Order: sequence, then C-alpha cells, then structure tokens
Amino acid sequence: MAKVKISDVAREAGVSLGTVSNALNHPEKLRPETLKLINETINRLGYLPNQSARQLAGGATKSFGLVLPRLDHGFSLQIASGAHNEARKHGYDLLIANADNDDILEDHYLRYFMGTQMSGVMVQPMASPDWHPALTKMPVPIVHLDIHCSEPGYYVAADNEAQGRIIAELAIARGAHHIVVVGRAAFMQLTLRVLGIHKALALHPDIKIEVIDAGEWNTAADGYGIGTQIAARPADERPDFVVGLTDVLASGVISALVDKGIAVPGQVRVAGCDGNPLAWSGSVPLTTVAPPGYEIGRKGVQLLMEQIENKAPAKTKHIRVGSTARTVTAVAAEDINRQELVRPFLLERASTQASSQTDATAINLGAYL
Amino acid sequence: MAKVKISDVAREAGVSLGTVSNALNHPEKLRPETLKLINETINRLGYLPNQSARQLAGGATKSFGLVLPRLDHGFSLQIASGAHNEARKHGYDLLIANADNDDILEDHYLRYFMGTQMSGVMVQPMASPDWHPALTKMPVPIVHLDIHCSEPGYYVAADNEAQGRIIAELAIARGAHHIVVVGRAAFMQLTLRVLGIHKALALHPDIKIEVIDAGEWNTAADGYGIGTQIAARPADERPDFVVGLTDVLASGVISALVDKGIAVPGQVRVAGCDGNPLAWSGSVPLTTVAPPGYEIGRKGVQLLMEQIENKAPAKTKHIRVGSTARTVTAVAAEDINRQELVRPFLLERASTQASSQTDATAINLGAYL
DNA sequence: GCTTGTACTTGAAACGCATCAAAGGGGCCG
DNA sequence: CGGCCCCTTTGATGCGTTTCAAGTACAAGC
Repeated sequence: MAKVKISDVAREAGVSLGTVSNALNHPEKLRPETLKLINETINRLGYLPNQSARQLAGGATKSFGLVLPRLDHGFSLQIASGAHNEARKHGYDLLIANADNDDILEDHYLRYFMGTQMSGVMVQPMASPDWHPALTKMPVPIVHLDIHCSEPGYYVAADNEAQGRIIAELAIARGAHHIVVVGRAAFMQLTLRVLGIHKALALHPDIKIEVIDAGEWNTAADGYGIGTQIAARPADERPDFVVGLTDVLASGVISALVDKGIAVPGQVRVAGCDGNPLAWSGSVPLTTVAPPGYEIGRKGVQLLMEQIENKAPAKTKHIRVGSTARTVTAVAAEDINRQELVRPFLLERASTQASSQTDATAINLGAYL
Repeated sequence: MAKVKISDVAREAGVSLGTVSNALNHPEKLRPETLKLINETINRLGYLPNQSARQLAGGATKSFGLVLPRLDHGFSLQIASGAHNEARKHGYDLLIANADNDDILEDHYLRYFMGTQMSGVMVQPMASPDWHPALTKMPVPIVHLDIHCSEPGYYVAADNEAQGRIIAELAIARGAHHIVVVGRAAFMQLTLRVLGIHKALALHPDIKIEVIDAGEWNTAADGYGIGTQIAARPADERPDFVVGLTDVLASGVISALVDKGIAVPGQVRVAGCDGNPLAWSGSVPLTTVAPPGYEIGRKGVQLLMEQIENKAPAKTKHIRVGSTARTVTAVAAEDINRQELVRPFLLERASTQASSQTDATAINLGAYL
C-alpha cells in the first residue's frame, strides 16, 4: 500500500505537479473545472498531503502546541479549552501533549513541538520557576501559563495571591474567628495563596490563623487526616473556618468532619481553591475560588499571535488574569458555563438563589457555605 | 533569530553534516570525543532538529495521534490516559487533538495526523457509524474507539449492551417494580444500553418499564425536567427506579426529585451510565456503570502496535472491553484510582463499606442507592 | 613495506512538497 | 492580422534531514 504522492495525482489528472499543489493551497488560482478534476483525482486515489513535506517546504504551520502537566485536572482542561477556541478563531490548529507530571517528558514534548515548525508553543510548566531559559531563546514563540517568574518571556497566570485574599475576605464576611489553612505550599501558586490570605488577615489581628501542613501531595486523604484531627479537638480549639489550599484537600476535610459528626457548614465552614470540578464530587460540594483557566488559555494564544504578528515583539510580557475579586468570579463562572465542565444548570440555580444574599466573590456551588 | 540547522552545527564543530546526524540518531557509531564535541556545539548554538525534515527523510515517527470529540468528558480523558501510558511504554509519543464535537474538525485532525507520518491514529468518533471508510483505507494504522460498526477496520469499544444489562440487574436486585429509563438514544452506544436493559428485563415481565425521551442533548436540565415530571405524578404511578442513559441525565433527575421533596434513594432510586466524574458533582453522588475508558485507550494502542509490527495484519478486529459485569466494575474502579480522576480515597471508603453488602456490579460512589 | 581489517567520517542523493519566475493560451483592441 | 494583457499552468529549485555507499586513517599482521 504505497503512499500516494502529489506527483501521482498530477500524472493521473494530467496536470502538472505545481497545479495540484495550487489546488491544495491556492484553489482560487485555478479554473473551477481544473480544480474539480484534481479534487476528484485526489479523492479517487486517496491522496493525503504529507505534512512533513509541506512544512519543510512551506515554513511554519498554522498550528500551536500545548504541553500540559496532566489531562485529568480541570484547570488544565479549561486552559486547553480556552486555547483551542482562541486558536481556531485565528485559523490555527491546537495539538496537545500530556507531560504526565514528568519533567523529562515535558521537555521532550516542548522540543518536539518547537522542532515541528509549530507557529507557537504553550506550556503549563511543572513547578520549576527557573524553567528552561534555553527553550525561551528558541526562535519559536513560547508562552508559559499559570506561572510567573523573573526570566524574560511571556507569561499568563492567575493571580494566586488575589485568590487567597478572596478566600480570606469571604471568611471575614462570614464572621470567622479562627481560620485553619490546610495544605503544603509546595508550589509557588500555593505559596501565593497563603500569602494572600495572610495579607488580608493582617487587617484583622483579632482573627486567629493557623496553617497546617497536609503532607507532600495534598491529597484528599491528607485532607481527611487533617479533618479528623480538627474534629478531635475540643470545641473551643476548633476553627470555625477551614481553607483547603486545593479543592481536593478541602474535599477531604469536609468528608472527615461530616464523618465525625461535625456539621458543615453549621459548626465549621470549609472553602477550597482551584475551581477543580473533579473535586466537587460525591457529597462534597465546595465553595471555591476558581482561577480563570479558560481565560488563561485564551490569553496565551493571544500572546502567541502577538509574537507572530509583530515583527519585533516585546521581550517580556506578564499577564495576570483575575487579579480582582470580581474578575475571578465572573470569568470562572462564565468559563464553567461555557465549557459545560460542571452541571451548568445547577450552577445557574445556585447563583440565582445566592445572588441577593451576598456579593460573594467566590463561586458558591452548594449549600455548604 | 535565524534557525540553527544541522549544517551550522557541522561547520561550527568542524565535522561533516552526516556526522552530526549520526550524533543525533546513532550516537554509538561515533567516537566519544566527537560525540561530546558535537553535543557541546549543539547546546551552544541552541540547535533543535527540524522534525519535519527528519520525518520527511526518515519515514514514520514514533508517535501516535488521538482525536477526541471533547476534552472535558471524563471518559475521553480516561481513554487519553490509557493510550498515553501504553504508548509511552512502547516508546511512542502521543499527541491529542480536540475535535470539539465538530465533524469537520475531526476529519481535519485525522487527516492532519495521517499526513504527519504518524505511526498510527486513534479516534473516538462522533456518532457516525459509517464513519469515513475512506480514511480506513489510508496506509496508516487507524483504530476506532468506543464504536462498533460493520465496516472493516479496528475497533475497541465498551460493551454498552452489557452496561444496560448490569443496570437492569441492579434494579432487579433492588426489588424494582417500575423502571423509568430517561434519555434519548441518539447514539448507537445509548441504543445498546437501552437494548441491554430490555433484554435483561425480558425475563421479568412483572417489572414495568417506561422509556422517556429527554430532548436532543441529554443535558442535566433535560434530566431535571423529567425528574420534575416524575415527581409530579401520583405516588402510585411513580417509578421506584430511574435509569439515566447518561450520568448527566441521572444527575439532573436526582436534583429535581430532591428539590420536589422526593427521597432519593428512599422513595426512588436513581442510577446512571458513563462513569463520568464530571456529573458526580455537587449533591449528586451517583451509582453508575463506568465503561473502562482507560482500558479502551490501552487496547487501542495495542491494536496500533499490532498493525505496525505485523506485516500483514488482520483486516478487521473488534475488541469489546468489559463485556461481563465483573470486568466493567473492576477495570473502571481500577482506572479511576490510577488516574486519581475522582477522590480515590472516598471511593476506597465507599467500597469498603459496600463490599459485604452486595456483589454490586456497578460502582457505588455514594449513599444514594 | 604491504595487505587486510577496523573504526570512523564523509557527502551526495532522496524524502514530498510549496514556491515562483517563466511559459502558454486566449481574448480584446487597434 | 499583430500586439498586448490577463488568466492559468508549468517545472526547476530548495526546504533540513536521514541514509548509505564510499572514503580516510590508523593499527595489526605478515
């Protein structure tokens, strides 16, 4: 089953090689009947252009590459979705690679994309702030997502500090006196969230704050452990507000509390960070601050386009998405709707009910807060 | 910022073009010192091999393409995850494209992948049973996922009929007298589920069964509508068991019932199909039959490998995954754990509690059934 | 010193296509 | 009928690699 090449089509159709090429790339240049003849021949022979050859001969391809650390994280999916839509809008393809939480693989795919004459590449890097400056210097536009660092380059990230602030303000608004933050700030993103919380609480010295490490991976089980521990405390040492640095942690905490007979949100309120639909499962609806993944993906592609279109683009550009409370909410909620990532319909119900109740700066998805 | 090419490296390192190529592809052929010199030069210049040229000159690449209808569907993600792991195991890359529920895009990406000298391509096609036989004839191994049809080719799919049977048996085991199936069997997969249910119930003529169309898209809102309608019935016309053809539908039904004051599972039990974590959100834990997405992805890659390695592979091969109750459960549960798609930890708890209670053939994720 | 063998290295050819300067064909005008 | 212009088609050239037959250098063996 030898591959059909352009010259086969040309011979079969009785035209020249260049004409077939034109039929593919500049159909408007051909006489309609010639075009039709060629297209028929193409279909008849089952011809498929060799992309490698096209790219080699023609230069850059109209496609972007996106390297994600995992595919099963809602945030990454939102990024992918936003990037995809924006890319299509500009007529570009988007190819996605899963680095599977592996630095080596991430690097591998990144180089692969850059070597494939992609018009641009985006990464949501693993937690390495000093991420491969070598790759940034390559002659391929690259945008880093969900990360900020001081290296020159293009970055789009959620304002994690603002997320912390929002959560803290939520706690304050709910009259919290004793807040426990659960999770290990293993990544810059998480550190910033904690920082935001602290900053917001600095104005309220009367509120007691405690940060509890939950183990290396911030799993639901870790959260459950901490939750159990909290439940075991005498009532007066128990916090009235728990913040999970991730939704998954918060989810574990809630389960533990409920299991131990502590009412949520009756006795203890719990909130998370991430807007991670995968953590909102089971009996654990969660109030959360969602970083605008969709928007980050979109902005990323826009930055790529900017680099492509401007001959001499800025060397560095940092974009922080959702730096204000209102933006975080609005964008995130809109995203989720748009993507049908979570029961949009229930979301709708919830927001209708909640709208008059408070100017909540977080998405309230359930009745737990 | 002109791109560095292999000839630049060669000149700079004072060796010939072919030697640099060897350094990249057959390092064992070079004298260690030459290799070192070349590698240093490569790093110094920031050389990145042009993949297009490599592929053009060298033939197939060790990578697979996977075209998915959506990225935000848990099932597709499981497929991606399984395919990814299996591909890496064989030393192949996996590139993913999002067809965004668009036939045109699906076709586009498919052709793109085939034209990129991919070693093989996999699709989870939109619901077109007579899917593009033209592409099947291309000289690139292709595997269709989650679909069966009579065209020759390679297929891996969940046994949807078995899923229906499992749900029905579950209902029977729970002592159901009146079952309502909610959803429009718009796709073959859904039709098969309904068929499975009917077949299983054929042995129980005493059980009343009703199928209610829920509108074109089987949304949560559709489910909510049906749920409301069911709730409005006089108690004796109300079913005691509702099956959502998808989890999303079931999720909507539960919400409606609960909103209207009907106890779930007290008065009405509800089950879904899909194993879709995204539907298990909020206050809607769900018993569901999960098709083994991870396994389907894995098997798909295996079929690809089979086609690649055998010179004269079978023309057609259909694989049905999870045709027995036990398999469906085991694989799915294992998957979910492996991928941390849903709070694996809670799953663990649930299964511990449930284990002695019944030989449930479905994943029981909550207390609702 | 010559041969044979070993261990690397060389560079031309080919991969399949897009491009573009040039050629071809036909209509229109004078 | 000739000249001109426009529309369409042609095909040689080059894209950056890999490959592989041919070449080089050096060592060992006779």
